[in-house]
Amino acid sequence: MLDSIDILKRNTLSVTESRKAILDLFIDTDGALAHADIEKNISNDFDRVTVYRTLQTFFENGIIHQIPTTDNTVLYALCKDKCEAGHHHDEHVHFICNLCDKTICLDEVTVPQVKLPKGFKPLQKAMVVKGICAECKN
Amino acid sequence: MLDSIDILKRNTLSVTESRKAILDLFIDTDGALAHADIEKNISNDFDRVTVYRTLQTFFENGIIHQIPTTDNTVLYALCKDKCEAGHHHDEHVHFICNLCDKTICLDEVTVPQVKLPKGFKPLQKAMVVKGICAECKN
DNA sequence: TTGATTTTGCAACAATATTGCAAATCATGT
DNA sequence: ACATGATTTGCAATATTGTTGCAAAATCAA
Repeated sequence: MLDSIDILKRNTLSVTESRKAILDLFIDTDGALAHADIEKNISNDFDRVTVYRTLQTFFENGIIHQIPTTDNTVLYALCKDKCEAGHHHDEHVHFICNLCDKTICLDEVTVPQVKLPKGFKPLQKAMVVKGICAECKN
Repeated sequence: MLDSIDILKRNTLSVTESRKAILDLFIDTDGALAHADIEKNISNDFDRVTVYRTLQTFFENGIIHQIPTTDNTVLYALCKDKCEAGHHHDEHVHFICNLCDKTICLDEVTVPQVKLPKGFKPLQKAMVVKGICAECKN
């Protein structure tokens, strides 16, 4: 079982109410979260600034990773245990459902290689697939 | 040669100063543009609102497409002639250079197929590669 | 428990995005 | 080329989103 306190300690981060609450929300959520989702879904009310700073701290420590979107929001999702601080292993495909609007990490599906034109040197890659998720397809 | 007036007429859009100017900027730019880039690079000063509305109109008419990013900006780039209104054919790879920070449409590189878990139905897909672009690699 | 360090919340601010409406511009038919 | 109707623009106001400095509070380590 994933435990928010464990995760924080493992990353030598202070264990605070806000960090526990936000991390628990990530653990309980199967999809990805935007800043707005967090503010809405947390019972205890934390300052906007705290949420921003907590997300940034989690990101810098490799606890969560970012997901590219075409609207102007940043989505975050929990990293699997392979992530290290500053060195994300999030090269899995992200799926956005057109119906329920959830963003799901397909951890088993890695982003494939592509052949780039001459001179382009790839360092990181991301892939987002939109469609109907397994839940909604019924 | 791409002509802004042609493009507008082909999409049954009124030919106005702002639309011509913004479309010309897209045509003259090899990379993708954010809203802020447009406001900075247009000599004639249009209202922010006009730029927003123009971008939305272009997007809805399939003249430009959006590029997913992990910062909270929306990038737009010209669609190639295959795009139709409401039905974008922008399934090519986008490259973001870590050095010059330009976003480039690799129109020749199509986003590869991936095998999704059971039940997931893909409809659109996008891929972003970060690294060093051909220009900067010298 | 105490003291040093980190984190939080507040306030102020900056940047970005949206809406309604009147004035200006554009397209169409004559 | 001109008048008319429809569309687009700019302004103002407002909403939303993100950032910074600093004092108070919470956390950690001894």
